[in-house]
Amino acid sequence: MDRMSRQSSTAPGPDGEVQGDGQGERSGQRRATVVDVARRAGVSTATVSRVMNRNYPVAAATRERVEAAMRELGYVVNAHARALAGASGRTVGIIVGELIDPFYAYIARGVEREATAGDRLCLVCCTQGDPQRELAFIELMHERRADAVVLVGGSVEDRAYKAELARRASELDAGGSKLVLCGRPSLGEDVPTVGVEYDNEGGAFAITDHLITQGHERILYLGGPPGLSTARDRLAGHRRALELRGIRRDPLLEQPGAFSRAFGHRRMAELLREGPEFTAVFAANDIVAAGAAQAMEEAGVRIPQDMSLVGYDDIPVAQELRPRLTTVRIPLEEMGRQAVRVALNGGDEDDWRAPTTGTLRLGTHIVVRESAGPPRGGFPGSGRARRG
Amino acid sequence: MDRMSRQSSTAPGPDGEVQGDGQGERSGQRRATVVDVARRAGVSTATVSRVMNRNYPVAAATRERVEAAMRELGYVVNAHARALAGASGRTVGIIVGELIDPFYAYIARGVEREATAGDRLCLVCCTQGDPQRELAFIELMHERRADAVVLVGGSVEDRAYKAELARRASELDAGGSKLVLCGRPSLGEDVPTVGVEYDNEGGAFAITDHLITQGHERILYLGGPPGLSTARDRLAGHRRALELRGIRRDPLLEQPGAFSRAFGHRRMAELLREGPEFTAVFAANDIVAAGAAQAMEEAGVRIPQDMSLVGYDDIPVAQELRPRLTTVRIPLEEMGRQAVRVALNGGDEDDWRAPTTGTLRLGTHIVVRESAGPPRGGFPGSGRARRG
DNA sequence: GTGAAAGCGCTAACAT
DNA sequence: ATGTTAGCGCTTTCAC
Repeated sequence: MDRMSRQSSTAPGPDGEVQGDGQGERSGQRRATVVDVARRAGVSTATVSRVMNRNYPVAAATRERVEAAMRELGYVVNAHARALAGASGRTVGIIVGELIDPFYAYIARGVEREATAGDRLCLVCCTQGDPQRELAFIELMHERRADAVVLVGGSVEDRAYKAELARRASELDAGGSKLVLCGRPSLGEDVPTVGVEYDNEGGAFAITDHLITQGHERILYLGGPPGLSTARDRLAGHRRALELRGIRRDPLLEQPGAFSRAFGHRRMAELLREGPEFTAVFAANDIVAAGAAQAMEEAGVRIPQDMSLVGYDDIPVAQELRPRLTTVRIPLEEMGRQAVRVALNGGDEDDWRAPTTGTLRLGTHIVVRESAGPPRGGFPGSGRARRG
Repeated sequence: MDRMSRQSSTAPGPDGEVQGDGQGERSGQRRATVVDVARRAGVSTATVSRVMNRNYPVAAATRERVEAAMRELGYVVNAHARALAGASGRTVGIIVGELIDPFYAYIARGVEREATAGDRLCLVCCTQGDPQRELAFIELMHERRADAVVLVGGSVEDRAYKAELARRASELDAGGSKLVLCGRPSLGEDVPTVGVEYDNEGGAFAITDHLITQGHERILYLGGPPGLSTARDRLAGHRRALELRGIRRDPLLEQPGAFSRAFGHRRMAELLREGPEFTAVFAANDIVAAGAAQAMEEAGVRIPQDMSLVGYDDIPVAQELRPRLTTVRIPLEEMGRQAVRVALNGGDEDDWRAPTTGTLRLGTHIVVRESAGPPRGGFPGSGRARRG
């Protein structure tokens, strides 16, 4: 059998059987590789590599030939081979709860933009609120050697879970990647992560204080899963404001729950019908506020005349509601940007005081619109006032 | 020099210099590899591989040892090496205009879910409306050998651009990947892409017809970049409905523009002040409708008493507006799901009638809410009625 | 059931 | 300025 006339390695296709393409010169299906390009341009593979990476001098004429060859062959470099050979995979991972939730979407946008700016691609996945999935995704991104893995949003306050997370963080760190905690608390000083937070507690404090300043004393706190760090901190800020002003906390006025519109709507409706008295509502986020607003609308409770309503996050819906929602603004997109910036500088550049465990804290501030005002004398009380 | 006593290949680190870790047994920093695991478990690398992939019989005892070794070493497989060695990269790419736009976000969610269901990770990037960026991203995903690249949303109607796109599609196809056109027209029968569309023209036709049925004759078409396929089709449907009912088209009533809230707001305000007469507005999408609604609110024009308003897409804001927006519903998430399903089955499974160039067309339907009703006698006309 | 060895496509020394 | 070559870490025949 003559093997000289064949190309160096006409390996059979993945099927294990050679295709009907007898022994033609043009390899029917195989992708072009550096070797092919090199041969065609009459140079070595090293030169081809140098042309692609423009990190080394190459004669203009040679470069032309190589580029022509690449074009003619429809050559597309294999990122896997490249990554394997040493270069970074140029990837950052981002793990969010839910892509269609503006809170996550804005942060994701920041991450994506900063990644793109740094010439990297973005791996995105959604946990749908499942911590197990979160862990699994971190592993997957580690396998792909992502330069950084950004974990977004509140986390469950589970002991074992946090330990596992810490383990993963260390593994990542050992491999030169960073786990970024974006909008969630640190795992401890000894765990090699980097953090980008915003002042959850402070924002909540500020907005409750705003309500109090208007004259409200009976403020309903609505929504936010008690197990979630984000919700916990918001509630804490709320309580602190109450305390500071010497207003007694009423357990009946603390109604945690899901971060969902449905919850806001349902619970608000119930409370309006048979709950305690209150003159203002602090929804744990804008989504919950939207649900609550609808319940009030349906019950004929006017905002802000009969009831004040405020939210948290300042996502677009806050401006779409009528009246527009007074809420707490978080620099969402900026957080995403900083997340990758902080992760990449802490390991990519020279070790200028490499802050293995730094935490960047961004500020929040309240945005006053029209959904909150002073309480009026007449509280609608129970019953579906003005309804039906 | 003795080379026998050393480990098979103690290559210097990426720095080019060996670390201070003289010749100890435990490699200080290097990541564990199959070789390490194999040595530790006293087996060959082949066995380690078989244990990981569970695609081949391995003695229970051996498997235990290997798994223990992996655990002890904190071994994490290298996806790049794996992909290079033949396996698929287990990745699908998705290219959208803007992550925070619900239209894209919902589709992205579908893609992500389906990808995850198929044990794949999702590369996401945003073009921010720039076709060049789109092309660049396709290339990047090709480099990473994504199993499928989903291109989402309307495309510009540029000749050269489409040709370039076709070229990329062919390259991808040659490599066994598929380019999926999600919500945009085919590139031609000869271009190897797969498509998932929805009936843009039909939805527009239906909703304009709905307006006409209510008694409207002077309907303003607002927004939608004329260069975008999506917008073009919607306008076409609108015109067809008019025609069918024998209503003469008035160029002044066709006001294309950006797909943005700002455009909807600004142009609507202008038109209300000094435009032609009309009794209903068909906004090219819900975002534009939201802007238009605000302009009407500011001008004291009541919906639907003074003016009817309808949109397109049925994204969440449609239900947040007051009155709620009558609009056209698109199966956004489903489109995303089908996009990856269709792409992966067309090349991954057995060639059961492999539809290299199929196009799946999903239906749309109008959702009637409260923003459209019969026209009233009194048209507000020019001037900022009831304002100031 | 397990091992040996040949690549996958690319980069980065080290020569020339 | 350009060529040679040795891997990067894994999968996968082909032997045993």
